[in-house]
Amino acid sequence: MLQQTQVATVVPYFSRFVEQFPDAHTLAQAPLEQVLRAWEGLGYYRRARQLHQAAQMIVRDHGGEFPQDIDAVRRLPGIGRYTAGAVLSIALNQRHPVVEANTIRVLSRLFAVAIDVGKESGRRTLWSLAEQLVPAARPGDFNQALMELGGTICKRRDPNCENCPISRWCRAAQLRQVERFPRKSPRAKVTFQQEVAVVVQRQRSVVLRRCGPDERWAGMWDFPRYRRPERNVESALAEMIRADLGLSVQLHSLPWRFKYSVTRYRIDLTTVASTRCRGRIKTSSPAKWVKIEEMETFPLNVSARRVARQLRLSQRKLN
DNA sequence: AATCCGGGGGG
DNA sequence: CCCCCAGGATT
Repeated sequence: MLQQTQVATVVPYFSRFVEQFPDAHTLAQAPLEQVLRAWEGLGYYRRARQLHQAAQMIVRDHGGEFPQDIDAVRRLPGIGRYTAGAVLSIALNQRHPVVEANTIRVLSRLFAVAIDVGKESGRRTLWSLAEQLVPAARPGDFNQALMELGGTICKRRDPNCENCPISRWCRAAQLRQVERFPRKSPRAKVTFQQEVAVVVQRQRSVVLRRCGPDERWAGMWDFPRYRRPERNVESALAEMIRADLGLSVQLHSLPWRFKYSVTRYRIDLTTVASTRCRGRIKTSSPAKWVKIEEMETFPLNVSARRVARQLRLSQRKLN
C-alpha cells in the first residue's frame, strides 16, 4: 500500500485490510473482488491483484509463511528491491538497504549527488550509498530512521536543517543548497481528457459496464463512460450508448454537471450524488438521465450481480 | 530508458 | 495551478 502512496493516506486502509485479511491463508482464499473492494480508493489496483497473487504463492510455495530469502521474496509479484529490503530488514533484521522517496532525498543531500535520481545511474548511486551505510546491527531501525528523517526533517521543501542530527555531515547543507537536491528531470506532462459518464437508473438498478483490458480501471466496474463529444452532446451520447450498450435512449436536457465519486456507491442515484458531489445537486429529484463530467473519480467495484442482467449485451461484446 | 498506473496531500 | 508520495511492471 505504501508504494507511491503517502503514509497518512494508507493508515486507515491498512488497519481495515489487516483486520479483514489477517494472514496469507485468509487473503489467498478471499475472492479477488473482495480484495479489490478493500482497496477501493487507493489507486494502483495492480498492487491489490499482485498482493492477492503473492498471498497465494506464499501459501502454495512457502507453506503460508512469508519467505525469508531475499531472492524468494523478490519473486513475489509486486515486490521489488525496496519492498523486499524493507520487509526483511524491519521484520527479520536482515541487512538490506532501502531506497525510496525519503532516503533518496536524505542521501542525495547528504552526499550532494549531482546525478539525476530519476535515471538509472542515479538510482545505482543511491543504492550503492545505502548499501554501504546500512549496518549489520539493527538494519531495520537504521532504514526506518533514515526514512523518518526524510519524512519529518529532511523534507522536500523547507527542510529543518537546524534540528537535523546529521546536518554537520551533510554536503548539501555545507553548500547551502539543500533544496537543490535531489536532482530530477521534469516529469512528463499529464493531459486530461473530457469524458462523460452516464447513470442509467431503472427502479433500484443502475447500468454498469466492465472496463476493457486496455482502458483505465481495466476489469473494474464503472458507469458507461465515453469521450465527451465536441458538440451535439445529447444526440452523440445517445448514439454512443446505443452502439455500446444496445440501449435505445433519449436524452433530454442535461441539467447537472458535477464531479462524482462512486467509492461509497450504494445503488441508488441519490446516494451517489449526495456522497461526494460538488456543485449544485438536488438529490431529492430522481433524474433519469444525468450527465457527469468526470474530473476526479474513484473506482467502482460494486458487487455488480444485482445489475448484471442489464449488462448482458455489453458483456457479450467484451468477451 | 521511458511509460503507465491513480487518488490525494500540500504549497 | 503545481509537484510529489515509504515503487514496480511492462514495453
